[in-house]
Amino acid sequence: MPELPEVEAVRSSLEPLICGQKIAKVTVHHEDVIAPLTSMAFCRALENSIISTVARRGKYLLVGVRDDASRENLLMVHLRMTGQLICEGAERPLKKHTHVVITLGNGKEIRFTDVRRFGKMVIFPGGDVSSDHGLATLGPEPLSDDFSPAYFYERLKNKKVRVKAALLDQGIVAGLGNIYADEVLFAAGVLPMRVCSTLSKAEVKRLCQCIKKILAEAVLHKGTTFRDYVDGEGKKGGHQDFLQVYQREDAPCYVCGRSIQRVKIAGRSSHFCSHCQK
DNA sequence: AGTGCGACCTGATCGC
DNA sequence: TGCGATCAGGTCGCAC
Repeated sequence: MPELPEVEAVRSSLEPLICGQKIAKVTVHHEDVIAPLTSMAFCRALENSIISTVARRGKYLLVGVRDDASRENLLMVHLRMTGQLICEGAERPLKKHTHVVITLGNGKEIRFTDVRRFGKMVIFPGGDVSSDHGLATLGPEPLSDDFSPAYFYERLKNKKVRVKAALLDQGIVAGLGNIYADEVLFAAGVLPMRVCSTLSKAEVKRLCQCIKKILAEAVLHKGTTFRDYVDGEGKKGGHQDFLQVYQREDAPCYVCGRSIQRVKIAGRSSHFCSHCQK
């Protein structure tokens, strides 16, 4: 499931392949993923533009596109759970569930594929993302200095939700999903069901440091491929070999040997070691 | 206001 | 073997 490291791997792999390319043609096979625009409006907004930048905010991929009037617009792509954005030769067969194809000036194609159609592509004219609630209220980038122990403690100290839910809250910190939230809690030695307001300053500082450490490692490994995830060249990630708790229910904890447990918190399965996490 | 939870969607897997 | 139920999870929208 694409979280920050996976989206960063897509971004960094796509950037050299598509930056500077002209968008020659856009084909929409399924209008769901470009809502609320119609296919015609979506294609018209992108065709003849030049791809100028490939950036990322949290789990959002932000492709800068300059139209023929030199206006800088933004194409946002959110992969949600099963989305893939791959640049490949037009001669390669189209995968099942390919919903949008962007043909570039060099003949290659950017293909948006998503089995479950949760993913979205949205155009923001002039790059103004304020109309998108999720993007407009996104918390700080976890790998930047804006995300500090002091900031994190301020956001958590009065919260009554369980810490697992807070880690998944994109308005507090951007980019964590279910896999890395569980891994961060294990690394920090904090149980996922702890209520945020009961966390000490030291625990919040550890959580902050572990978020940075785990995400940075996963970025280096080019993400975690559990099932569907691939980068912009169709390659799998390597971080799945380093997971400590996610999807390891009943398997022995690598630190203490006791069984990893699983419970539902905030509607999501949470994996933890009841001995190593307090 | 803050919090919790179902809906969205389809494929894989499980149990009978 | 086959069929239905359940689960996976990021974000939105609604209910309390």
